[in-house]
Amino acid sequence: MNPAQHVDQLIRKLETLAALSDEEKQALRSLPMTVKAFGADQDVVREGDCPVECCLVLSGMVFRYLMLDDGRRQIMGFYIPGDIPDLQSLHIRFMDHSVGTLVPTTVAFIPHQSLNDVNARYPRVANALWRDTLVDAAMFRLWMVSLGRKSAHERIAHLLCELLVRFKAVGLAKDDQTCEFPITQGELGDALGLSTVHVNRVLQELRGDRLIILRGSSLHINDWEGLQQRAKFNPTYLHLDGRGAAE
Amino acid sequence: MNPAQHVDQLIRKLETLAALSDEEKQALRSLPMTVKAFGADQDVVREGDCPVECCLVLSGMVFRYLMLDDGRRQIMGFYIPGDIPDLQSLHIRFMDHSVGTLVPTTVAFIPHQSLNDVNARYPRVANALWRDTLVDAAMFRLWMVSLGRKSAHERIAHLLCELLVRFKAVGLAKDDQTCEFPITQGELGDALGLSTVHVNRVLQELRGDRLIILRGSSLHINDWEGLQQRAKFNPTYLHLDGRGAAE
DNA sequence: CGGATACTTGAGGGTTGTCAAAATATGTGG
DNA sequence: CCACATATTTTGACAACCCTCAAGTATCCG
Repeated sequence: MNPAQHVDQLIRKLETLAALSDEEKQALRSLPMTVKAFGADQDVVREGDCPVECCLVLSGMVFRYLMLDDGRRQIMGFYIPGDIPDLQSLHIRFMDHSVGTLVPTTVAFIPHQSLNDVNARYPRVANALWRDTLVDAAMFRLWMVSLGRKSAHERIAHLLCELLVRFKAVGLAKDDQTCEFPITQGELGDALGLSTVHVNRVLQELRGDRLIILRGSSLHINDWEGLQQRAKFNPTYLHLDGRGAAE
Repeated sequence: MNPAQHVDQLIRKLETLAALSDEEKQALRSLPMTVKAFGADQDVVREGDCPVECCLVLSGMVFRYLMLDDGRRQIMGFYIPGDIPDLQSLHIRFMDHSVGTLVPTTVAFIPHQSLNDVNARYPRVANALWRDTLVDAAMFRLWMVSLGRKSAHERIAHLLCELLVRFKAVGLAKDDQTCEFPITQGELGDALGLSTVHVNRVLQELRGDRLIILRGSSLHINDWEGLQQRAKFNPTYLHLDGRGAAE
């Protein structure tokens, strides 16, 4: 993979958020970046860090999480190629949580300085990045609804729906009903506020009802309508319409 | 209250996020705004709206919430004077949730257009506002940890700690241990993923242990250390250090 | 092939929810 | 300022969803 292809992941992602001119794309392509490969279960950024660069996911998959003193863990989001899970570090000095890999993952580190320079010169890029962090916040809010007010069935179904939609949005789904899913049941539990055991039982029901096929690290949604109903999933919150507010 | 005082609420809030020059403050002071008074339990912005202005809370208190079809409600945050709870609408066209009042509240509406103009001319103001939305997102993440992995006791204690700290940060606490708390037990439950009945039982325990005095609409924290321990509260996530990332 | 990780299953318990009703606080009009 | 309607808080009994513990099975990977 050469540098130009690296940044194409990002551009594809940002174009789901806002239109970009050729000049703006060129500016993004000229961003300096350092590529690093991580194994599975490694931290890319750690709570308490004071990052001077952002990490763009190139391949693989990462997640945000916070560990409590007693070992309880809450996962706050999963991130796929094209995502910048620590974009907030551009304006918030300290990491208040960590980012770790689910599977072997390659990441491009982009210096804050360079991003700030591009933002200063190209306000529409800055706005697109701002918008990205706002869509992230919208996902947090919907997860809050899941965690606070939905049953285990609804939560799990919702996460499955969200991930397929996001993979499809950046063209990384295998087909219309299938995407990668390298998430263990333990990790699912930590994301959804459930125990591993209960996640297991609910997944078996979803399988038994022929809504999904989840094997190895691949998710196939058999009955989209059915799963969406169980999740009460409405993709509006992902703001994939490609348009910011009135411009 | 005259217009100059209105915007001082905002300036005081933004100064907890970043330093502002006199010129920048002047630019904020010259923002046009329309003041409107709301009664209790009214919507300021509604899910599905496509706002063309942002709402700055001047007095009173509001909250974000999402209502599910079957009447379940999740509250996603409480907002006090100086906060702009729908700042994200500047870059996200549709409201994916509503903002409602807890008590009679006055709000200043600021046109997106004017905010965008100020942002274009004063990048540091734009960055401060971006930072505000990022701190909001940090609060969402911490609430996710509460909702997903903490007990009812911890959740409730955490929210009490958070609110007092935030009131103190903008100089609106009555004293070092006391602030307004116009939140019913039902609303607390909807914020914390608990039933009204359970909220009631837990509050009684916190009172019985002499940690808090909660009466009428006033919260007094008797034993900050004790409450903080129960909540496992660490205010770092509020990013009140007043500094953005390296500048 | 062997060890580690992940998944599955069962039994029993606990935190929290639901339902229902009483007690208290709040607010409003006369 | 009282009387009444309404909203909120409080209490009790019971149920449910989900957790914990524990053990066994499958799968992955070197």
